[in-house]
Amino acid sequence: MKKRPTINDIAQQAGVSKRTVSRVINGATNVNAKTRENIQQIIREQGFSPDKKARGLAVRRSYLLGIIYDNPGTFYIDQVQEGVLQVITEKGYELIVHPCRYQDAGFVDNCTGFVHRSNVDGVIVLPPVSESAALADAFNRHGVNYVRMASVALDEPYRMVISDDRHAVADLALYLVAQGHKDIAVISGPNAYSSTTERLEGFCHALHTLGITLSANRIIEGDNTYQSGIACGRALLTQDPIPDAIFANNDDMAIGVIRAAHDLKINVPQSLSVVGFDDNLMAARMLPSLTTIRRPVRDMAASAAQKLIAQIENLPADNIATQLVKAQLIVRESTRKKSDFS
Amino acid sequence: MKKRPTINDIAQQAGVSKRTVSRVINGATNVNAKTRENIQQIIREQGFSPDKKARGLAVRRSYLLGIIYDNPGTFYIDQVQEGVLQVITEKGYELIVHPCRYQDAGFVDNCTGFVHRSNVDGVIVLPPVSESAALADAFNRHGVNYVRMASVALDEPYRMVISDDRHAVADLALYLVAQGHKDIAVISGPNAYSSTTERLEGFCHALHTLGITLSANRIIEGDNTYQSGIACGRALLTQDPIPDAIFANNDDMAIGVIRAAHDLKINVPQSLSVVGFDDNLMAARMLPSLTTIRRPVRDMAASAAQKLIAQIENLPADNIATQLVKAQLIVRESTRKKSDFS
DNA sequence: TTGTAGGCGTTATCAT
DNA sequence: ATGATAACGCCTACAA
Repeated sequence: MKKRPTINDIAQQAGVSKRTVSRVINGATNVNAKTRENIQQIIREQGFSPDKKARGLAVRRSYLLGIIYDNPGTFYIDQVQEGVLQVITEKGYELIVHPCRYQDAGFVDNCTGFVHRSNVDGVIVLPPVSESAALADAFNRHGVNYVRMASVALDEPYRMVISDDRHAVADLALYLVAQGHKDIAVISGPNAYSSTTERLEGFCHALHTLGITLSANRIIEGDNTYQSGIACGRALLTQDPIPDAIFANNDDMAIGVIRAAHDLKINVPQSLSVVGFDDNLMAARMLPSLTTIRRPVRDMAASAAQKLIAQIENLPADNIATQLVKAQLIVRESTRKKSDFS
Repeated sequence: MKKRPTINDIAQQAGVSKRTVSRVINGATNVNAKTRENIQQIIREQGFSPDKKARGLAVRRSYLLGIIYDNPGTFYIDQVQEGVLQVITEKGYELIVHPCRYQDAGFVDNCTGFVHRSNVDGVIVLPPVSESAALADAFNRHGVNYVRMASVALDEPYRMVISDDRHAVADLALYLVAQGHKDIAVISGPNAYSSTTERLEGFCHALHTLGITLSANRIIEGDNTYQSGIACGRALLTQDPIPDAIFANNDDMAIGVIRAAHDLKINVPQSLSVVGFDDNLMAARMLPSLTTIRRPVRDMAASAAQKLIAQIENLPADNIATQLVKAQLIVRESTRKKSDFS
């Protein structure tokens, strides 16, 4: 790689000390307007930009941020990356990714290890890893800056960005009932996740206020995978009678349900409505396309990045209020409309 | 964040100079066995690991690698990250991601800018960005280390990892014909991509040797998006007669074709076989699941990482031979089998 | 408003 | 085999 100009080169060319150049770089006010102009000009000409390693060495900062996640689906991650990058690049940070298996034994050590080795200034933790209290504890002990994305307030506001799953599933309940569905089943996620609880409870509660109560055999626990969706779907669809509608805890499982229904020669949506959660890339392209709930992942990620940088730079955290963003119901082909009922 | 021990702390405790500690760290031979033992012991106790910024400053290296790509929607990227990470983390490198729009005007500058700002030691470029000669030129001019992943040899062997698309599509042609398909159409990708040429030519050539020649109206150019798949599919399926089979340049388009067929009440695979390319996450989950071609993306990414590190560290590039990995035909539900013909 | 000196943690040079 | 000492590029006291 070509050698880039250093602050010394600039200083020499400008005929000033590097301290002055440093001042210009960092926007200090106490620099003669003319000298500043001149220096900025030279900086532009030379295409100079301060070396992050060196600056980091001096300032004890790496200008590196990390995102930690376990497989929430590529679609999700890409959106997160986009949202994060947009915010951080203009502030001079770079993004390092750290996938991990948060079920594994050494997972907490793995993550703290990553943070130390890579020397990131802070990390954004995505669900479902974000729900790990153990990890948050470890980070706190080690004084690591972090922001968690989740669907419940698990931590102090300045470390959380929250999506209001509960509200969204209530909308969904309302919609299903309005379309004439009565016998509704749900495939929830792993009990350990608070997102699971939020969605399940939110959904059941909303149904309850609409006069519908789910019997125990209509609620079954999946593990958020496509395979699990098939299995749980089959379990539900071999009951007699079969339910009118199935709400799965995420799109992967919902698509599994559609597959299960197909294998059992059950028509979606004519004989069965299916709803997912996430609005992942597949949702719109599936046949039938999937009715689901979309979280503004990009925006959430962007606020997470902002909060993280605020921590790192000790900024006046005016946006310290818990970020609570609304999720949105997207109606597609996998749910039967009232007008379709016979 | 907690302050980590430095090389000075270790040196002091060991009662030696930091130069000696440095020697131990870097595995220099000329250190007394006993001193080495002792120092290593202390290093372990203290959980010391050298600071990358500082080392990088001294050695002019950041221990950061980048991956550059467009098309964040693909499932491709996640696999690439996995493959790359596995190789690089054990060598002490970290991974930075850089999505970009390679159709945009300033795209080359954007990428070189990224390389300089982030100070990565090298980058892996994914298709289709990897096919940009302009970018490769720029990288060469700037002396940037890079490795390109593509389906043709566009560059010197030590900068390329190649998947043998041509071979794979020949297998596909063979299979389709063997299953009794005669009137075959193809939706190719943008002409500008060499992957497009590889697949189109490879496919047509293979068909030709099997005694089948495609007429011009059976070949149409898409842009590799789902939407384009729908449009091209519709175009093909409103011809009279409609083709037996459609081979789309990638899975996204193939899934668009299935949608188009569905909208036109054409049954897949009974009346139409559809084949994609990539074996993305959707392929197996689609209804019907998609017959497609799978490249060993993870492995390709891993070799790319190895080659990149070899460049950076001036390693004896024994694995300098062009990496040519085979793609593989995956038969699923979207193609009609011979036994199904009436 | 500007400059000098020293330090951040590591490796490289050259002695010893 | 080991150790001073000087880089590496930048920043922050402290002076002038």
